[in-house]
Amino acid sequence: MSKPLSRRALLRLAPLERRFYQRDTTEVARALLGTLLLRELPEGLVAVRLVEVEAYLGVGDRACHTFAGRRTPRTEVMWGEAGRLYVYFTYGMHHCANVVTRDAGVPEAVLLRGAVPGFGREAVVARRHGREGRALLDGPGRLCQGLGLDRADNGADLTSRGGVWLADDGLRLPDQWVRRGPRVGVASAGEAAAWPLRFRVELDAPAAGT
DNA sequence: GACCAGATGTACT
DNA sequence: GTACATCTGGTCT
Repeated sequence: MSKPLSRRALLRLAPLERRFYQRDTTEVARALLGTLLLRELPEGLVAVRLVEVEAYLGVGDRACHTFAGRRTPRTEVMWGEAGRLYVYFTYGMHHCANVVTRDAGVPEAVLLRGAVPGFGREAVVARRHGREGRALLDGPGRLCQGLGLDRADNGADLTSRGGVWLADDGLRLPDQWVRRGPRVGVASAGEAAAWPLRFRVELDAPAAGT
């Protein structure tokens, strides 16, 4: 990767601005690949680089929590302003984190599915009970566990350095490194199941895998 | 790689 | 009240 990350350098990075998130959701998903997700934990600062995301296109997307205009206490954050974190609990034991996009009233989001550690790796591994490799942060539930994200972080503003935010350290990923395909776990979503809204990049081995 | 159990919040009847 | 979920980890092949 680029030069080694330091706490000082990371804290100097400007958080991504709200404008970044107010664009087309698919565009935001692609742009999020390679950016840094920063998290202030009791153990210290953690930074991970996003390598897999999925776009969820709101009221017209059967796989999306807000399909057909569903607006409930859980999905309320998705209906609000862009640049906030939408965290929900699923399968009785896992959390999933999304980034809200578009304008208020347009409930779309990008699910954060996978990352690789960049700084504060020890804290992440400890929270993942010593797991390494693909099992460390590959999967939305794992990502949340590794970064200590839960419903307490629902609605967090990602555009300022609070407990969790996103920043760009200048890494640019060429399109040929990016794999695009159908989303995971949405088989029952009708035609929406086939939409190529999943973006993944292999930072270590660009040519491998899906 | 395929299969399956696990534990509970959320949405909907 | 009840069906099911934007999954993960463990087991077996």
